[in-house]
Amino acid sequence: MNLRTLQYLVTLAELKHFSRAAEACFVSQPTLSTQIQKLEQELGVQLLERSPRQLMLTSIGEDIVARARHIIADVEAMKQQARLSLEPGSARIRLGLFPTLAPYLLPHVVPVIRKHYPQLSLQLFEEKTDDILDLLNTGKLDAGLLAMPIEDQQLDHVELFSEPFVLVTPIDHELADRDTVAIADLRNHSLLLLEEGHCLRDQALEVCKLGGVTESLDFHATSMETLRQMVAAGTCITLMPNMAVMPPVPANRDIKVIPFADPAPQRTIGLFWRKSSALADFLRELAPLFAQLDPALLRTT
Amino acid sequence: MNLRTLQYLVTLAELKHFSRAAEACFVSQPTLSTQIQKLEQELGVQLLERSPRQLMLTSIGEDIVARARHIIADVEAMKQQARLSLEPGSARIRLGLFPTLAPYLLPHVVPVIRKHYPQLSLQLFEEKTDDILDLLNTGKLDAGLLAMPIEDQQLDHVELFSEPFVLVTPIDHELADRDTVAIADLRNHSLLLLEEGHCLRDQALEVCKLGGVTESLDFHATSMETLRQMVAAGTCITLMPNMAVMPPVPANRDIKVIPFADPAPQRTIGLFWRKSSALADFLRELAPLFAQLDPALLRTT
DNA sequence: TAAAAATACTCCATAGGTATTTTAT
DNA sequence: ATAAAATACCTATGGAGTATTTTTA
Repeated sequence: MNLRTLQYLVTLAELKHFSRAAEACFVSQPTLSTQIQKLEQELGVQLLERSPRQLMLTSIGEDIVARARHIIADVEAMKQQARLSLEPGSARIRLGLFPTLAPYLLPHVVPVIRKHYPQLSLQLFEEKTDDILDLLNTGKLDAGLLAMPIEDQQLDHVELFSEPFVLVTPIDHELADRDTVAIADLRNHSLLLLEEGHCLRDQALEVCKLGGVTESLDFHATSMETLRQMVAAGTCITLMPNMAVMPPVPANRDIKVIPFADPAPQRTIGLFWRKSSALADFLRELAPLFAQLDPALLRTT
Repeated sequence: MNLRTLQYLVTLAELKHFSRAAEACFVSQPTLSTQIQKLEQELGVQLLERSPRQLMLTSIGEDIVARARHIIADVEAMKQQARLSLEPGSARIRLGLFPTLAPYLLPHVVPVIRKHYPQLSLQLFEEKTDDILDLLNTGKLDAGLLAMPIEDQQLDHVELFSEPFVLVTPIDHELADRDTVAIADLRNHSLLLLEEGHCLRDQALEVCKLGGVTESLDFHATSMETLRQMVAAGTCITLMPNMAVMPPVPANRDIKVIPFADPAPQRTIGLFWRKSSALADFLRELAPLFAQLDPALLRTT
């Protein structure tokens, strides 16, 4: 069975004439004849009724031709899809972002990417860091925005930007009227963190290790918005990445946001992809767009 | 472009390993390698991410493989139709049934089909609904008996029959001496269900949604016979399709079967096949035989 | 007898095989 | 060091060519 032979059959069914069909297929009449015969042998059925004056399809021949047309059309569609995928910037990128980054970064970078690559299909997946790494390595994601450093031999990356942390306190907290704080100021305050598995939790713990801060053991928030509400309602403080407290995130009057004095603790975001990814070159080219952020977003005031 | 090469690609996509795929295709590894490379050249796209430890499909590769599968299935259907035109009724039908239907329905319908089409080769596959749908769409099954409704553009179907559910309780259960029950009677009773993935579980949950019944969270049965034993041994109740409690299924003295008062909850079974299947016409003709059941089997008493 | 398809045969492009090298872990 | 894929190179199947014969309105 051979696609070319199916094309011969379809042409023959249209022209009802071996010689003219052969001409239309740019082969000799004997070539087309023998291939059609072999097809009939392989299928074990007679497709044509031959007579010198008139060529006719058998009943089963009609069915087979209809199927052959369909198959040929599908093959053409397949080639077409391959061609379309070559259009520059028409790639489909499945991008993973961790939950404490996605909703705050995306409003700033998606429009930029849209503008540069209008054809690009960007599929976004909000997952925890470890899940993103799994999905990357199993090929279910093409790229991930992750907090550095990441140790993974399979992956390549570029560094994008560093985002400072800010301190978030209830409005009536004893630190609430400070213009800036230092990590050492957090000592003996009770810190509210995200539940296990969020990398922001690990990042915050990393910072706090330096300051000897104790974690509030009673509550673990499951999302940054919950965390924000819990700080507003209670007596605990927390760390947040700067973008989570900047516009377009709506301000909350029950919390106070306080920048750290230099050098502020920060997290560094990178774009990661499999070294072997077909999109590797394109991703490296795309990466700077993720860092095209208003500098104000990365500056505390 | 060559159908054999498409088959190589599909096998490679399944096994994710050149050498093993080559073996499965009965060719040498270099042969398969070079053909895949030529295919990539012809299509002008990279289909695979190659690394010595893990082989992955690119995004466009996934799409092409899906199309290749479809094309190969259509070619097979074409060959099958040719065979079928020689002697209708001698077809080989690979039929999928879900596990809570197969053992109870088959004893009734297989003899009927045997009688009408002695030449027919009926290959039966007991799989969960979702797997049957996959196998249908990848051409590994020709038809499936499934609970309706099923939303699938690729598939055609005919409705066969509706089977009432019955309540099954331990012999000493407070509901055990009732002649009939209503769904509302189940409220506040603890219901034992099959594990996730069985469509009977979803059907039962659908029924229970109406009655505000709580599921027993401690145990999930893995088969209908286990379920039967667990009800007999414990205090939980469950729903079963009527045929699972009718002869030739042996009666169990430790359980009580109680019909629902009209209108009894029920599930509707249909026969499904690919619209493009060569067997489509024959299956439509065959379908009524699956519904030639003793009316007593579909009636609760 | 004339048009059209089938047959006979020759050729060569390419799928496929074996042996070997390259690659990445 | 090892497993896996790529490469090199040779073989042979089968698609395609030309020349010719067969068939039947």
